[in-house]
Amino acid sequence: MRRKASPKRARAKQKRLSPDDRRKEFVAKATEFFSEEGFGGGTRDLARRLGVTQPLLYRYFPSKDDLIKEVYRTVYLEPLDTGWEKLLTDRSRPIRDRLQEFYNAYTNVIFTRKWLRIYLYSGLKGLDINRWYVGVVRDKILSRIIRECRHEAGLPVQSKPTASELEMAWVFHSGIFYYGVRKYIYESPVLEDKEKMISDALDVFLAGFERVFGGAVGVGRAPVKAVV
Amino acid sequence: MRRKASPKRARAKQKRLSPDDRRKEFVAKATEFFSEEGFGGGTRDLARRLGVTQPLLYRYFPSKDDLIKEVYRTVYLEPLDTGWEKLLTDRSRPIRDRLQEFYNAYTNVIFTRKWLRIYLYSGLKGLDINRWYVGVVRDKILSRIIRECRHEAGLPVQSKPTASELEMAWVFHSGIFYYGVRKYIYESPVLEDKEKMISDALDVFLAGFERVFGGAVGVGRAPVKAVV
DNA sequence: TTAATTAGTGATCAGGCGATAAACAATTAT
DNA sequence: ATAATTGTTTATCGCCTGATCACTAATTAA
Repeated sequence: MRRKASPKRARAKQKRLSPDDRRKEFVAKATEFFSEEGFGGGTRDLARRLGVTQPLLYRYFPSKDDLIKEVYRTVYLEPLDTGWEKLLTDRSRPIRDRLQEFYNAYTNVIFTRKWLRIYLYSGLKGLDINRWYVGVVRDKILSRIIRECRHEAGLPVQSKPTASELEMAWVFHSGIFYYGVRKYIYESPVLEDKEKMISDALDVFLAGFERVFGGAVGVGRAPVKAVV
Repeated sequence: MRRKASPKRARAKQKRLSPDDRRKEFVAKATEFFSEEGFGGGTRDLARRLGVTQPLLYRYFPSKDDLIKEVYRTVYLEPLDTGWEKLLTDRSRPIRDRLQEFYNAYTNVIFTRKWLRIYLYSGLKGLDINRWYVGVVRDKILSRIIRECRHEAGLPVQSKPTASELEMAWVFHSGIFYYGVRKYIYESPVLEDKEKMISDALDVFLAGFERVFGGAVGVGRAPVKAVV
């Protein structure tokens, strides 16, 4: 103890973490690092940010690529399994409320510089996990939204949405998604009030779904409140 | 000639291009290369694809970074200056027709794997040219679309669109843009008929603009034709 | 206290990178 | 034909990269 009091080295800042926790700490900081530098970032720079030497990384991960894979896995799994499917399909509540609440929560999770950058990098790489995630969005989110819209409109709730319906849902979803890209990646000025943006996008989408597909979704609900 | 007939080397495939054309050829192929490999791609691989040796690149460009800058410049300037401003503001035609034609043309230019990838890479790098382009889209496209919508709706065409209006236009525009990302970058299945997608997106946007901002845009125009 | 195990470091390797210099080959000017 | 100029290649440099190995320091087990 008294030996450590000497200013020889500023070590022993914190007690050793359990191997598993240390590993997770590495992955977390590596995620931040790669999200900024891209996956071409060097292991030495990464190690410096972790406050350790570079070879130590190879005690925890067999290779840089394995580390990267773990980064992907944690990032992609982070925003999932949060009971959104139940939220979306809870027909005791108005569909517009459900959608507003869902997109508020969903964008709270994915609208970070870290998440969006990792997502776009993996998309550019054409990684399987990216395709998997796109499939999840389509099947777990957009398809259910369409089904709820059809139910709301009194249309037959068939098993699969049509290609046109799905495309319209994608355009809607992407419009919201890209708000995050503009704000956190392009760092371009956006409408400050995110929930207002979602609200307007919902009004447009529900009105459009009603008009194009002939239903009556959101009638008497979509607020025509004056803006500004 | 007869000398070249010997199988010594398969050179002399083509007469020498003018220095300027050769340079342009290099930039064009470098664009393809970097769009696939990312800007971390090596100069040796690039040279191999060009059919020359690596040092030759440095006779045409002072550094790899200068070459990359030229790639950006050509890619970003490629889709511009095509008389779209006139098209958008030609009030002798219905606004919906103008918007459909504009987005047909615009997406014909930017919906290539090459363009979209370079665009996203530069966005992730936070390059000035990317911010500049975002500004161009906002000022030359979205602001004018809003002005035309306001005029169509009988609303006062004030100088600047409100933040809410602009955001709504961005959400609309981004929804269309991301169709290209899903198709050409994620290589995810999309609605085959691009113009149908644009048509539906327009119906939704115009109906939404009408509803949220209280005008009468597109009334009697938006086709309520049954979809599939 | 001592032995065994785990965490972390310093030195180093082979390979790839961007970039340069000198030599060679082809074209153009005289 | 000869000289000057431009286009292209071969060889190489210094640097950085991911990865490995042998070693030291810290923790845990006996």
